[in-house]
Amino acid sequence: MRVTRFPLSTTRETPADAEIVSHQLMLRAGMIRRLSAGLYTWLPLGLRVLQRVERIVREEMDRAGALEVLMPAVQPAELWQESGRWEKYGPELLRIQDRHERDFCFGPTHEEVITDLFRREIRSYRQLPVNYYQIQTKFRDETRPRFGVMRAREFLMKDAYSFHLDDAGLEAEYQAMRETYTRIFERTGLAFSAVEADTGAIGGSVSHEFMVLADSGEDAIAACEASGYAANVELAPAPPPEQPRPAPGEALQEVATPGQRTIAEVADHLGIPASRHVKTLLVEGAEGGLVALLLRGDHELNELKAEKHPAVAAPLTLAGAERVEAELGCPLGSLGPVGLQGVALIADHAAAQAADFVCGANREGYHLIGVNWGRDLPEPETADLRTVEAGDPSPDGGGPLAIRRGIEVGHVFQLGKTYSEAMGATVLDEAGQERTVTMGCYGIGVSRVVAAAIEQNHDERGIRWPEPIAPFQVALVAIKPEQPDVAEAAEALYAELMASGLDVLYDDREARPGVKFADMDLIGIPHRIVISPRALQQDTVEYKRREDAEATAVDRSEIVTWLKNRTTR
RNA sequence: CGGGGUGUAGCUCAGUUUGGUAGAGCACUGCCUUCGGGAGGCAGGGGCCGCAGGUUCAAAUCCUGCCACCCCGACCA
Repeated sequence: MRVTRFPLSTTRETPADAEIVSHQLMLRAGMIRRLSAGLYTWLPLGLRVLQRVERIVREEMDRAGALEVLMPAVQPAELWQESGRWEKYGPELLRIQDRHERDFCFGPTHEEVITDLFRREIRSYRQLPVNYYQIQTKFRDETRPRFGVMRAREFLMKDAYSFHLDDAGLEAEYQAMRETYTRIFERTGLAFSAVEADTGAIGGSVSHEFMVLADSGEDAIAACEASGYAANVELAPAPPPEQPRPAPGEALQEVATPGQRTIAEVADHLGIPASRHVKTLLVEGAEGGLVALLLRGDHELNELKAEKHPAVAAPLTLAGAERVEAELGCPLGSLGPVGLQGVALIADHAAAQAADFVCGANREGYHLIGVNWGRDLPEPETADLRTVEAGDPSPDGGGPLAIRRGIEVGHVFQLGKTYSEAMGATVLDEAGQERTVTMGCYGIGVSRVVAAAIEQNHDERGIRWPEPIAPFQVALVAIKPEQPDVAEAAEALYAELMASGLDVLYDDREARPGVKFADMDLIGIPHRIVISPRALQQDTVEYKRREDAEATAVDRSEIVTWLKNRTTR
């Protein structure tokens, strides 16, 4: 491709509303343009990258035996009413009406459509297992789209759905998909990690997320280097400490803490570290009353764990200050488990381990110190309620956990029978009996992979594409192309490179060298060849990788072989 | 949805306080000089100042309403 036929539309200035580096660079490089909140046009340069990712995904899905389909983006409400999600999904579902005032939605996902397809097409266990996938535009009406295509409303997703007679079949396909995803992300050239994950509102039992590792990632991962354990911090268990609880050493005492509300303030005031405090969080209980969740002062409540506790109402709802004052007669900052009337207590394992601890006195302006379980108040019911932290022991006993940031680019689920039951997806088994099938589903955020790749691979000059997804492999820059000998040599080399199957962007503009170098660096092409009058005299050209500081002189006659030995696709 | 902010050239922004001929840099077009890391000069093109009302001799500027976008929070198969 010639730059004179491929408008680059790069900019030097960073658009004001782009916050993260991938968004900034995608705009500056001329990959995408915003049309409206969360809606982006992919320009030719950006689309090339998107299609590189798509190609890898498609090849690996095909290799794994999945079958590509293409389902409608717009879906009739009836299917969603059948699964129950028309009511449950909420405002993130874009609902639309046609001219007959029939209800439709723009698909945020396709479980309903695929399950409907399956029940119409597949009759017999002998046709199982089957795995259908598509690469489709989805729409989710996010309350706050941001970060460019990282969290857009409309985005490109690969979604796959598998159907099985039994759990063993599902399990096998699930493992096959995990391996396929691993191969896909290895092929993109990104550093990633597969982590245990929550199944969320989609239901199901087992799931893994594929995370591209990047400091700007919105998700936190708990990982143990020694054992290879990795999980979303939402999910990573914090088991009870192994050491026994220390014996009480202090007497219970009430102390004045006027105006002190937060743990930090009280800790500072009393000179007792936050780790020896127990904080009391009141949430709505499953039966309607209030439930007190007790955590060590330096620990953080894990909302997901809390709302899974049978005594706690889901979704987790913190009791408001007014309600607490009305029912318990003290402000939130003075709550404590001692003598708390009519409220069930659930203590995190670490909080239950505390001795001689500090807590609120249930009286404004006072705290208790030297508090001990079993002596000053009954032994509590315990549960895992906190979010793990760096340094916590790995749940598999493998050593300390580290916390890393990641961008979720893929998610695999064992869905089970949620949709097949609701929608009557059955096959006849060997005995001629009708059996409800069990399902898996497997997603990859294709457009998000592009943004994640940039988050992970950039420098002050621009993007540094991993070669497998780069828009071009080789940048060919002619310096002084207005000189006939340069133009001639450049044209000849361009033709030769194209003929050898390399994907080349030939900068044949009559621009200053600095402009061309800056553009090629910004758009991140992995290999660069420069043809100049100077080099031509030596019968050489210059070669440089995007990440190199210095160029190498290579004999003109050897450059194609040289490149062939250094490119990877 | 709550709180805060911004809408002026393709982009980044001045100008609004105190009403009086709509600006700069980048980008774009032409010419000249320059030519190995985003050059310089000269000359140009490009604006319903978000939209609709209102006040005024006169509105980018003041008033009212609406719309769009951004940030923080809540939310988030």
